[in-house]
Amino acid sequence: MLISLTLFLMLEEKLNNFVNRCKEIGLKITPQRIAVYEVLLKSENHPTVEEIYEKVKEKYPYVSLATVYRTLETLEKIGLAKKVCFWGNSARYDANVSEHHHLICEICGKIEDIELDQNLNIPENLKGFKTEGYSVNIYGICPECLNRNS
Amino acid sequence: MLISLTLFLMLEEKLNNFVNRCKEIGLKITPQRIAVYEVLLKSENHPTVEEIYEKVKEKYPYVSLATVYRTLETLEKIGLAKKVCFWGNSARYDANVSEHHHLICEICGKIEDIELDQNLNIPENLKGFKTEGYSVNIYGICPECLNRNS
DNA sequence: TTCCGTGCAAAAATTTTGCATCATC
DNA sequence: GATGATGCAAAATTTTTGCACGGAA
Repeated sequence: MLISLTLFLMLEEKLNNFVNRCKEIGLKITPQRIAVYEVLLKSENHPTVEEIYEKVKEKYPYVSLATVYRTLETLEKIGLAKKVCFWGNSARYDANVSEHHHLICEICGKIEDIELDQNLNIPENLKGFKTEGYSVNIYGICPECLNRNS
Repeated sequence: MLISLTLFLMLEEKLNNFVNRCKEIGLKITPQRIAVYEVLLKSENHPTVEEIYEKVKEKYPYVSLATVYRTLETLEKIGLAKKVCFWGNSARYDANVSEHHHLICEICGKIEDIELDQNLNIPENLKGFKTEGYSVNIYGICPECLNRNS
């Protein structure tokens, strides 16, 4: 109960932040944009474009898949979403843009965000690259797949 | 000179190993398979399927893209290649299947293998996942893109 | 009113599949 | 000779794009 209230406030805050960012940059605030971002914020896993589209359609049946693609691209451009490394053949998105890591099931492809208590010390210059950050993908088998296969 | 000789020997060894694996499992050894694997082994970067296809075509002009797709899938299945996390929209492959890490250019998408002198200590059990390994993606800007944009 | 964003449909790009033929074993 | 792999073409999937219209500023 308390948790869901907290989550709700976070959601509101993030949506407000989004609206402000849009105003700043001169992007128009449309219901579709809000809806796409809201669906992404509410997603526990890292949804594919198609999955986001389906969710948005529940609220706006006439929304177009192209709009979802374009909105996700916009969100990525303004730094509110990230395309994540994917397992299958379609792009997945994540609204968690803080530096974090992923736990990936090698069987079903499920991806969970994860915090690590250890840090890597990455030099600013590696093989001539100017480095900017890193993310760790941990591979394994998720609880559901472990059960199913035993 | 010495280096290229060493590389050549490694290549021969890996190709031999591949042939043996095929015999073991009952896969037929075809020129196309060898060619695809050889191209992948020789690639410095992590080529897309299309890029591999183009290279293989230089030697076997009648090769089909479908064969390249199927061969890469086979290579992955027998553990001699890996689909890597990708940046753009098409799959990339890597013949380096040992545990290693990636340095990724955020502008052009180039991916380089990299060794790290630090290790993360990953618990065997994380959020119910049975973990099996990890890889680190370091993001940054490659020397060429740094030059181009300055 | 001015534009940007949207929906729609078509196109492009990527990947998979069915099937007859061919090559390896 | 049997079987599995290949090439080709078609289909399926995923993503992008052009353009006219509508809605936000």
